[in-house]
Amino acid sequence: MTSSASCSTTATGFAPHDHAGCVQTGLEIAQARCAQEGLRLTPVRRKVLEVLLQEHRALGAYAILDLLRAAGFASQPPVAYRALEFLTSNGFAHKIERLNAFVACAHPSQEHAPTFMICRICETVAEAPAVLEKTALEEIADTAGFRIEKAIIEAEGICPTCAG
Amino acid sequence: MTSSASCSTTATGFAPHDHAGCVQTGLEIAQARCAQEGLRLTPVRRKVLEVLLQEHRALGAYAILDLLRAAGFASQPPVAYRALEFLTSNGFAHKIERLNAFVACAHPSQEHAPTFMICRICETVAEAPAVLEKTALEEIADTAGFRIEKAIIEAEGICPTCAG
DNA sequence: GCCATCCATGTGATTATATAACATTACAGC
DNA sequence: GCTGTAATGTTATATAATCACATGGATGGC
Repeated sequence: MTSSASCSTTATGFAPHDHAGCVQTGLEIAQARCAQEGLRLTPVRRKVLEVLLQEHRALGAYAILDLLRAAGFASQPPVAYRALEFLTSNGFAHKIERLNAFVACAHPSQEHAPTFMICRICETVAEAPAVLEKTALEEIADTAGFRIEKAIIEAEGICPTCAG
Repeated sequence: MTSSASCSTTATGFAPHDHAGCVQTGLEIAQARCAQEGLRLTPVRRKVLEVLLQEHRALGAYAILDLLRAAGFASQPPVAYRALEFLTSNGFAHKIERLNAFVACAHPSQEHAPTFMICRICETVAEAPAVLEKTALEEIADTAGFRIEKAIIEAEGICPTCAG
């Protein structure tokens, strides 16, 4: 639940890492990209990204809303959904369809079709670093004459921590 | 909207096909497999599968509920959700997480991690016949020490009909 | 500076999706 | 027929997401 507890995992895998650092750098990368592309990382948007980086797992919109409220922001659903819309459409966060929840993007700098691994025990979500399937998937699509614009790949199972 | 309109596409691709036949055979396959495995294809479950085969696209639970009501069945949400739970957990139907909707399975006889192609214009959903990505996906999972139990692959884009 | 415009936010209400909880009924095995 | 289990009926509620409309705040032209 707390950020320190979730520090035992990383969004790019299930290994320990320096969490305080990744929140910090995550925000910095976002800030830099927004400045560069003329996007506005407003206080609410920044705060939502911060809590996603902080918590380091998939958060529902209403959980985010609670955290916003606690931080003194407005707390009606559209507030969270708008910020999430901004973050997801610009690649700073992703929606996990399977959970109706959101995570900070682990590779905000590169264009990618993310692959997620969701532990059904601890609900930790890891974002795979590579996009290996894309070719195979596109082969199928080509055969069918289908043009892929966005692909969702979500694997559910058991993470190393819960398995051990 | 009507079943005849959706007949122009097929769940295993986007090509025309004999729709009346595929509803018929879909029901028969389900019936046979249930008899074989001791599963009970009760009237409600059968009806839900029938409307999914009939409509031949992703249907929301409440749309299914409307069709159940029209057919003289009970129409409270749990009725539909229970039938869908039965159908999905036994591989007769799939949930499209991206749409919060359900489709009849196009390959009910074989175990498979389905791959879907969703047209964002006409909302037609095609189920890819192959599972080519599984190896690549499992490679990633193995590297992370993650054990996959279920994988969701949903591609969104433009179908051949809408592109042409 | 001032206005016009656009984008973002505030807020209340509503819609859509899904499940909890508990009573009742059908059905298979003995 | 009795009994345990699975399936259904029904009410209420939880959870997720959007609509609609008012307000505020930055930016650019003049």
